[in-house]
Amino acid sequence: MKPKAVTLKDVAAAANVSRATAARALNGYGYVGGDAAERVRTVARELGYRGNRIAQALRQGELPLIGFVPGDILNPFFSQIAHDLDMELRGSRHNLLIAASQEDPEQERQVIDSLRALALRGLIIAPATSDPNPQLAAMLEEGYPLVLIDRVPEGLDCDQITVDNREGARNAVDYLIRSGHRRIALIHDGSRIGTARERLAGYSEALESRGIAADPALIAESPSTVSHAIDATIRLFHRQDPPTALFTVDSLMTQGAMLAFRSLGLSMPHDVSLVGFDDFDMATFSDPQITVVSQPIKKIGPLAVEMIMARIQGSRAPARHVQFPTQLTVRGSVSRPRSA
Amino acid sequence: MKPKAVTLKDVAAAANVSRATAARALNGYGYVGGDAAERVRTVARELGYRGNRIAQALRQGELPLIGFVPGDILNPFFSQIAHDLDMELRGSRHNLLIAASQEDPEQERQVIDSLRALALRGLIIAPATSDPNPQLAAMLEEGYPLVLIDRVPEGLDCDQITVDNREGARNAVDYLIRSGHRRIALIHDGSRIGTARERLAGYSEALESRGIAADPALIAESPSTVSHAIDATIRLFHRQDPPTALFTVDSLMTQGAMLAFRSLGLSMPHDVSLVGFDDFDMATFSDPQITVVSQPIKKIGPLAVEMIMARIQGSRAPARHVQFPTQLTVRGSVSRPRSA
DNA sequence: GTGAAAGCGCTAACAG
DNA sequence: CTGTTAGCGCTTTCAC
Repeated sequence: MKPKAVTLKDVAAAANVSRATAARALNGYGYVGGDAAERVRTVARELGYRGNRIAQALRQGELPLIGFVPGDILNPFFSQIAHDLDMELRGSRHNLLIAASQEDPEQERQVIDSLRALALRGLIIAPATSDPNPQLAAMLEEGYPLVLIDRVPEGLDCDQITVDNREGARNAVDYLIRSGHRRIALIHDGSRIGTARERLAGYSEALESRGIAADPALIAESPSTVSHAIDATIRLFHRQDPPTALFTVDSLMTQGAMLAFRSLGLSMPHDVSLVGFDDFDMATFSDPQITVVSQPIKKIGPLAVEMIMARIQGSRAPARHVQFPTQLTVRGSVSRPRSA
Repeated sequence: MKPKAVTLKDVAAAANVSRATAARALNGYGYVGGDAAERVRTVARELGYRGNRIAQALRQGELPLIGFVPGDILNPFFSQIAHDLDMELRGSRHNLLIAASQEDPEQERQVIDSLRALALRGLIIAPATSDPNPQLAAMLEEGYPLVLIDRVPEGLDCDQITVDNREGARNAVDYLIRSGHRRIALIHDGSRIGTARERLAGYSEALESRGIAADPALIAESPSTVSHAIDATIRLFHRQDPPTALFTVDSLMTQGAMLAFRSLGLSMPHDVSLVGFDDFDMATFSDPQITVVSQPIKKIGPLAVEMIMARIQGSRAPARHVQFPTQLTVRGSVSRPRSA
């Protein structure tokens, strides 16, 4: 039923050479008679020989695989990166193994463990938290090829690619302030994820630098899903003295806010202004289109591959910390507050 | 620098037993003295022993990996499935390898080849075309665990999960006809992808069964991207006698149509009606919300895992062909034609 | 140039 | 219950 795969031995036998010679011919190294080489290659093709990477890996130590641990592949931010990694890696004849952490530190730990057992060549991770991470620290210590994206655990000097979350948030909020807003609400998803924390910091800085006192009642915390964000937005705007503008720290929350405004009968930008962190397709489909802080997301994947390949090839260079700037993409969801 | 990993041999030595005993203790099979077992486990933990799956795989033939070959991981349809596969597989202690075909048959061929070399346990594929596929046929012949989703090459009796594209399209178009439309346009992405072909067939059937002559000038072909769909829509509606309604065969095209209508100054559902195949987040964010043909997408991943696991466990049962029905999700993008 | 031989780390008979 | 042994398929010295 299952005709066992053709092995190097079969090819060698059929070509009347030793396994060693066959291997040399097929992989093109060492000395091989052009004559024998030719014969081996022909036979291999005829037999449909397809090297066994497992055996090669056992011999050489590693499989041509790179692992990717995103927070959640459903998040368009991560699926874009997964796509880019897949494409980019193909050029280096590697394959991509994806295992999401679901933004859960414990799951992340297990996932990384199970990936390590597979003897991958390296791992690209978006850590679920910015808490110190002994597991990653240990891997780094061992010289395991590791690249961190989007978020970084405290005190880990590792190759990493992030964006300037704090500045992005500061610009966004400052833009709202310059548009005349004073009561600016924020929805973030707790301080668990480092990026959210930085974006919150940027929000506070902007307010402070303009001499506006931050009102804790205008800061809501909510899990990063559309429906939770809807609830949070509604709570925020059901107050006596509702905010005139809202800043959301990720695209799922921005979408939640959009829906909440609709159900509240609040129209943008007339009744309320909105700026979201992270661009998303829908932002240009709505009316008005949404002003967002955009990140150069397409640069992340290719750069991550470049970094991990350098490590795999044995680079011992100091860790590279690349931080991309963000850009405020002004569209139509902000205007001067009605009452102002 | 790179402290070579602890092997079973190290553990066995430290615990004063043979490798066989150590293996038995660690993997919990065969007879092991509770005493020795205990010792081995302790030592293993202390040494930080972490089995080498590559070696196990070489021995047993396969890695605990399942490959997934989607058309394009950026497509939300596929990222949802990838997510579900990842989750589901975790329960069976397997990992997911993702390599997109980019909807390109040649790339698909190469990708499958490279995945096969990795001795995966099975492959879940969304074939790029519905043309007969000798490569997949050969794998099936060999008894290679294979599950096809979304699309199926002709003449391949393989485990598969599809949706009833033809009926979904027929219902959608019939709904437009019942709403009074006669000039109903269609945008599809060529007949390369089987699903598009079936949806086109459903469109024609609906028209025919209502005695409406299909007008070839109302059928546009366009690559499946938002921007191409915009162009196609504009071309379709720039005619003398423009259609009153449009049916799009996938969500990217639906989005393109929405944008095109906006730039043409056509407002839904007043000036034009729209129904798209495949639901998408944005469909409920726009104003009006878009009426779509929805597929039970969340059922696909779990079922695919169930199927592939059955094959991996050696099931020789006849191929299962599961076809899910679609459902017309009526929202606000359809009304009676203005002129009617 | 080419072959023989020695493993990579692990598992699975098979003896004891 | 436990140790010995024989490889899985491949690469890589090391002789010839």
